[in-house]
Amino acid sequence: MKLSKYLQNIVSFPDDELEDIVSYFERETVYKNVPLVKGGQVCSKLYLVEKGVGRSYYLKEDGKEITQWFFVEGQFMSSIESFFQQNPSLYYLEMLEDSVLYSITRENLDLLFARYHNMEKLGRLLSTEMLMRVVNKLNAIQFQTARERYDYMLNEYPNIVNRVPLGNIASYLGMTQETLSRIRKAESRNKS
Amino acid sequence: MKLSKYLQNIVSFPDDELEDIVSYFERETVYKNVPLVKGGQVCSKLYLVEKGVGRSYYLKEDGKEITQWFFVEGQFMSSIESFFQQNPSLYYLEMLEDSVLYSITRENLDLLFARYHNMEKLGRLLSTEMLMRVVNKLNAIQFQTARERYDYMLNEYPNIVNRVPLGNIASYLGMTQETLSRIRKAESRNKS
DNA sequence: CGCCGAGTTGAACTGAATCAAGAAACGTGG
DNA sequence: CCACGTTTCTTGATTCAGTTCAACTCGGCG
Repeated sequence: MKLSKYLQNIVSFPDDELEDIVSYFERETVYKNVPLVKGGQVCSKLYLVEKGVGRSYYLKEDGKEITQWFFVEGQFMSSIESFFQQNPSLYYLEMLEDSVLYSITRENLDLLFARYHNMEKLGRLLSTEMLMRVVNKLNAIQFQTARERYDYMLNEYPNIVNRVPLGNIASYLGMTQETLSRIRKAESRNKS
Repeated sequence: MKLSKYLQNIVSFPDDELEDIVSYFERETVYKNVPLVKGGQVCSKLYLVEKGVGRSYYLKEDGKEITQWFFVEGQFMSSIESFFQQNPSLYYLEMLEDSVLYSITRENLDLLFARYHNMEKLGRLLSTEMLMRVVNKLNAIQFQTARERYDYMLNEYPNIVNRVPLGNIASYLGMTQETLSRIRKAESRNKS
């Protein structure tokens, strides 16, 4: 889907604004498992996923990767804290498939926020939407058992299961890979 | 602190805008343990705490109260999901002390968002700030032990410990009251 | 003085983590 | 297209942090 369509779906921009806004984005092809941002770097760009799946993760002291978020087609992707506060990122950002992204720098985004009231609104809406997603995940993690969390995930990211490694999903859900494997097994037994 | 000061600290408004904006807020006195919003109702107002502490919580099937957030002086308070999406709230909202709040309705807020670019910016910034807070809490809950979560809390809400019942804090941190009690005991032993 | 809610302590239990092996699937080069 | 090594996934046995349940302490207040 085209970038302008994605934006129009959130806020309806006059054509001239939209054209100007779109001109500040770049279209990039990014390959599987190549880090877009590494831990410790400042994340200077916001991405929109046109095609592919990405994730953000951080490295624990013991070297284990913990997935924080997945980003699928149509979602904005970034190391949120780092991008908004312009401090070093705790997270790595990478795509799990060869992908196509639109990107915009923080400076240009700020410029567009200042230039267009509509753009500021888009920023507010995106930020609110992300807020809702985080709150939902928090509720899932805080109050649900491992099994319920898996169901939450199936709902939040339908069929991502087939696109990303099990271990990534497990750490996203705050459980070990072994536990997730057992849950799945039980789940499939229930269905058949 | 005055409402206009709180707003100015976030975005600098011209005097005339600020005056108009402030006129849409009401100042209310709210008493301890009286629900502002009940589960199932739509939360129609956003509050700013001038004086007092509030919390949002939800009732589990078994009747137990789980605290979702605390709100202290200078923070905006609401049943976020309900307020932004205007659907029935999962959460109850109440103050834990007799308090003074400023409130604005969703309609008036939308009106101000549309009227002033600056106000839209304020909305975006608040939303981003809240997003950061939720992400932090999520990280604490997902990756830290009960003891570490307690430290996170002391940092996030300094000295709230003396203002709210232990059970509320425990459920906020995703642990039982007994566990929190034991952690505290160990903590105080370490210090002395 | 005795009740009541808030907090503490103890003992048994449990869901999920950890540790340790295997089995399956995957891709790369011959 | 197959053989090989690597990564991903499954399974089992053991351990542990935190829950649950139940009794007890403490301070305030009628």
